[in-house]
Amino acid sequence: MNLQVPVMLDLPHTECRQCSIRKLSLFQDISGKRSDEVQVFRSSQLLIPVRTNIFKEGDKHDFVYTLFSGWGVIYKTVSNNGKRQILRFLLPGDLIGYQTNAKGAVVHSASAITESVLCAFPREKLNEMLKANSELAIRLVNMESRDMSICQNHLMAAGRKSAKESVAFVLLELYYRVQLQLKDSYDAATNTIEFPITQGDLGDAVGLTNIHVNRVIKDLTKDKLIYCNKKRLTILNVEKLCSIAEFSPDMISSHP
Amino acid sequence: MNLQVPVMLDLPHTECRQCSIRKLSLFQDISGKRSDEVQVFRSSQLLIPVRTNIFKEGDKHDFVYTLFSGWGVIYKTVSNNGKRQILRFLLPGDLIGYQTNAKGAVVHSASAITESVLCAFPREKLNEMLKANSELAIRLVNMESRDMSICQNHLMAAGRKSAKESVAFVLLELYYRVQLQLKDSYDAATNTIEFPITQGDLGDAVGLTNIHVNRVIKDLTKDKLIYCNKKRLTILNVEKLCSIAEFSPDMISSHP
DNA sequence: CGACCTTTTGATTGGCGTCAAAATCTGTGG
DNA sequence: CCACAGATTTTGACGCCAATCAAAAGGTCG
Repeated sequence: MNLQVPVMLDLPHTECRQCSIRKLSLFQDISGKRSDEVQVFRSSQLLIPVRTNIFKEGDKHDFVYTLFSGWGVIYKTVSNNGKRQILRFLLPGDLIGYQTNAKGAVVHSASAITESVLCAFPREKLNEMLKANSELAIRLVNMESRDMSICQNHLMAAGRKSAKESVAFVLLELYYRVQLQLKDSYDAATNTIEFPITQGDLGDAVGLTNIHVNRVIKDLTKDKLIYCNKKRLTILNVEKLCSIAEFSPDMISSHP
Repeated sequence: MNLQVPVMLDLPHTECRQCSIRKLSLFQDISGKRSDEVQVFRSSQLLIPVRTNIFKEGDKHDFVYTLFSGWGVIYKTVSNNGKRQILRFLLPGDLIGYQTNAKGAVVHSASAITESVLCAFPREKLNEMLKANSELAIRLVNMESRDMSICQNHLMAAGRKSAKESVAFVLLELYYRVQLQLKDSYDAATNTIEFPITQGDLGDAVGLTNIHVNRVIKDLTKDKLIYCNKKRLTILNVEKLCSIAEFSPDMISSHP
């Protein structure tokens, strides 16, 4: 539960570049800018071990991060009862820690699910860049807009959907997001993705206990809709699962 | 449930101007721009009657709106069971209908709770302005950031808080937002706001039935924490209610 | 191999939903 | 100003989905 001090990495420069040209990244293909320019602003890469915190709600950070590799979550904790609410799963390309309150403190915690690599940017530099480059600012608006959709869909699930519908929804959301943001983990031939998420994580995302998530997953498996094993998830019947979850793939694509 | 065709208003120009200089509005105090310039982009004002839809999920709209006066909501409906999830309450100054999916369709419905006046802007013009004026784009990022916080807090309530905690939270959120965005409806002497929200609305915001919301409100009233009557809400014990809800006023102020 | 985490299963409980109906409020038209 | 219809609030009885409690079984990693 204590803040993990990230370890500096010494990645080769080629890998750094991949970071800034990744599909959904903030800095991808900014017109009139070589990605070399972006390099100037990136201070460092950080390696975050499995299941350790990146920052905690209330911290003040001079840096924002993009997730280069790995899975993560942002979440909040109810201090009354210690329960955790996952706000969003993080996949490569996602921006982390930009959102702050009026006092400049981050409004939620973040942690790595798998071992992850972050790219760190000074917050101040990013704000300068946004001011100087409206295209970048618009990109940020669009990324936030997509993240807002994800959050709204989780709210919909937690508030008004049954356990089965909610779990099916999150599974599909991650299934399609992996296709967009982590292609290497997706096997189109078998409809399978790598899936390092525990059932407890899934419950924390839609407001259920790990135990009840387990029962739901058992049911979905029995109905031959999914198959889940060894940190891999297979969707056996995409169409039917989408129907149960009221999910559609264009729920997670960002607007133009 | 059918789309209401809004009625054109012929507000005097002075009132139009109020719209663009309102506290949290997108167009407030853009440096180097007179609000006169903003006027050029606003096409019209619309009057929306009580409890009628502004647009529905899936619609394609060439306009975005700011709420000039009145209360509204954005929401989604579960088609399985007809249940409604309110995503956010709308107060004067709020931007409506900017968020769309990859196909350009709005991702949620919007409706007026009280009679409301909207200012309409052509979406295309707004996008041009954003590109030309990074300050405006940054303002939009910050507004989205605040809206994201609100959504995350509702998710937290629906997913991991008890009915009492959730209801207390929404009441406080609205109490403080009215202070920021609708000062005329706030009476500091008595800690009272005008409150045109039904108990059903409150339930739809945090995932409860109107009946259970009623029981909770009865309890909170019995404990002398609130008093609710005639479309007015009084917070009798702000501190204790904040403690129950785990609410803090800076949860709803936007970041700098 | 052993400690710990995650998954799985069963029994029991309880918070909130559902159903039903009365009471109250609100707006509308005569 | 009153009457009436519809919406909202209130109350009570009952039921169920998911939480809680408990514990075994299986996986993972040092």
